[in-house]
Amino acid sequence: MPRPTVPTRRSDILLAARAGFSARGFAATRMDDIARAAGISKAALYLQFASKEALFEAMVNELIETMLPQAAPADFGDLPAEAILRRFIAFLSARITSAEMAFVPRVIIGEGANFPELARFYHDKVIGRGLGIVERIVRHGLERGEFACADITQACRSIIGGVLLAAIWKTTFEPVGAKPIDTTAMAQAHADTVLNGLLRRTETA
Amino acid sequence: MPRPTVPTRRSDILLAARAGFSARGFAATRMDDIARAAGISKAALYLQFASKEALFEAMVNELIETMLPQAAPADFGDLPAEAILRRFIAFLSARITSAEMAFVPRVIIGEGANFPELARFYHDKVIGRGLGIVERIVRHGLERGEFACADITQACRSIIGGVLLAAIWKTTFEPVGAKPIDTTAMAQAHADTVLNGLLRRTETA
Amino acid sequence: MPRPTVPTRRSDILLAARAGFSARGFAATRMDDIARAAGISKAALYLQFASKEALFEAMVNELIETMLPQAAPADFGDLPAEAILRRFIAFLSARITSAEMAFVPRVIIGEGANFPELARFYHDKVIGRGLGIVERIVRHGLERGEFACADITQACRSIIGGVLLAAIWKTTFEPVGAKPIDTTAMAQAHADTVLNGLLRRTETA
Amino acid sequence: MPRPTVPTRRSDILLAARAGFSARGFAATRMDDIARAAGISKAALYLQFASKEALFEAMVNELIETMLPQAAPADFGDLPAEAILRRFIAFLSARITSAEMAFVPRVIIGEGANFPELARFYHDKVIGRGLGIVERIVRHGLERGEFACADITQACRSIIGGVLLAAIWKTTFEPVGAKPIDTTAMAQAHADTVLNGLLRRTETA
DNA sequence: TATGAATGAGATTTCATTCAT
DNA sequence: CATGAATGAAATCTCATTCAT
Repeated sequence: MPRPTVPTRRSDILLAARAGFSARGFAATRMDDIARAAGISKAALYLQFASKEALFEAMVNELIETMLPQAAPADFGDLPAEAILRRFIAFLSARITSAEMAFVPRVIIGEGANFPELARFYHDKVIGRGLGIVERIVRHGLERGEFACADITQACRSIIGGVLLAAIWKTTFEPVGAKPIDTTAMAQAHADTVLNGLLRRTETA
Repeated sequence: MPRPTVPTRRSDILLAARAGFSARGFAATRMDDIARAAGISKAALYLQFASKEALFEAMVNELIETMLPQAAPADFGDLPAEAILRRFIAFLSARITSAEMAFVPRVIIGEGANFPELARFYHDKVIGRGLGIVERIVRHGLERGEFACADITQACRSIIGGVLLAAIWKTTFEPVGAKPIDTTAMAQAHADTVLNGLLRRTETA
Repeated sequence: MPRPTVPTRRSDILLAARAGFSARGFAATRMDDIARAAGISKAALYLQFASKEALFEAMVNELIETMLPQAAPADFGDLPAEAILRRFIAFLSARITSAEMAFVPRVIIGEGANFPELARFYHDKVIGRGLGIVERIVRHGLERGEFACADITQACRSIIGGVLLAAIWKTTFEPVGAKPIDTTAMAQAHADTVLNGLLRRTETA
Repeated sequence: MPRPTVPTRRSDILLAARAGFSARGFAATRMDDIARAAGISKAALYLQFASKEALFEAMVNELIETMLPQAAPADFGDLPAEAILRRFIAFLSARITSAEMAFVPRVIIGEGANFPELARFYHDKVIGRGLGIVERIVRHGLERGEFACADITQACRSIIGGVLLAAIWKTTFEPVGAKPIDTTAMAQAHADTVLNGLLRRTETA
């Protein structure tokens, strides 16, 4: 049962590309390096990807595809919104700050101007979907009378913003000496903050 | 009163550099373009800046210097922490999403791997200082009995995260068709969220 | 009765090669294209032809071989030279400007410097033979007292030159908008010119 | 009185380009070689010519421009057409087969498919103009009752064809061993042929 | 100080050719 | 025989940087 070699080869390349692009960005990563890291010749690279841009986009797309399917939640039923939101924040945070994924926002943000297609894709398929899920959760909470919120859209952005910062922190600032983040604790604290706020409950009681 | 030509020249260059780097990132911006945009020869550029990297760093530094002095608040006295925090979030958000500054986080995030010095500098002087101020405000609120918060550090990150997302949204996603953000409203909503949380007050009353 | 696959294959390749080389010249035609046009793999090409050059030469040779046998006339007997020459010019012109052959001079002229062997071959076997035939016809006319000619060699070149121009015109200039040539009429007029000249007969009478 | 260096530099390059392209054709001539031959760096080449194609076209254009001005004859007055035509054939032949110019037709013919613009230009400005002049001469001869000619256009092509063959002969076949042409004698013989034809004058007398 | 001109050192991309299967 | 896959060796073109004037 011989495994087809192409997929393997292709994923070797994408892996090497991910390593390169994530470490040095688009421009500073040479096709030569990627080829060497993938264990093939530069020309073999071009057999599978028509250009450096195409390789870059393929790599990002593959990463996103890898992440998306598991991000779509089912119907919420009668579960309490608080629990759902806590779980989603924990899940999203874990996923977005994982070693393989954390650099994606950085790359999208960094190269977005030169790759509008990619930025659009990421906006539509990742950010948009993430926000959509959060929004559904918040609406669920409002319907159940659990949550109170004047501006849903903005609140959702606050939620996503905290998670995104974690990814950026890990990839941009930790390598230059920032205090490492405990992502689990951070996700929990972030959930606490957006759920309970900073103002003391007793104040309004 | 002889016109000081050098400073003017210098700021012309920095302005041109900012325009270029903010539009196309570090690698895709050519020294030629910057020189032309600044109205001088490429060689004249090198009389003022030793290298492309030096110019890039100078531009970022200048921007940060421009922004920092006004960002440091004095002692809080006996003011309510809620008001201070609202004001600071509004201020920080306005500043960080302003036309001249919004691209800075994007550039820092995008080129951070290739410019560790810059990332460190930005972390120490901007993010760090911003977080420090927020933390002081939160502590002030805790001392006054206004706030309740289990994990101060993380809560502060949640606060900054929301603001940062606005800047990224504006520079990365709005150009590719994302719904534009009303930064003032967003800042206010963000302040609401982190202050009050999503859970209904009456629930705990 | 097993189908002879190799000859068919070979001529498929030569046909594809002819199409490619005639349309784009030697350098701009890729082995890949030829293989695809011939319906085989690139590697299969190399089973039949050792190199691109070899394929090119084989293609030209085949074309020439196809044309030459019919170009060699027998003894002229007692036929009038004028008729023979008219017929030969018509024949040569028709052949050399035919769709399949017209590009050959162009390619030979264009790539002659890089393929001296080919240029030599074409000179010896095609131009040389053509000139030889013309010369024999002219000598025949002189012997019969039909023709008067001071410099036979040069006259023959004048004859061939007109025919060659037609082929070049068709392949080089017609594709870019030149007025199309009616080769039959042109051959006839060319024969008229070289036979009668431009000066009025009555003048010398 | 310092002479501007650019024109000199530019013509150095064009000279080197002419040498390269004429010897090896477009594809086989490397920019590196041209640069070295011109005594400058490859990058300096690109300072003056945006691409290899642009350089190629500039070189051909310059050559053509060099040749054109002197090719335009004045009014013919009352001179005998025969003398004018003889002189023009001699002139055109000498010019077209001169060491600097002879390769031009070869290059145009060889690369015409890949440079349609150039082929068109050459057709319009060189071939067209040459044919135009010949046609004017022939018409002049017809008006004066000197010439008899059924098909002027075709006759003119016969005239030009003989001259063109000389250039092709020199550049394509002489390098591979063809008998060298004495262009002066050839031009004269060609003029004899097209003027007098091959048929004996006395025959019709 | 200012600049037009020049360049060294790559970067991406191409393609004829080979080889294991 | 046939081929998919691979590659070595360029070729074009770019750009940060320098230097003579």
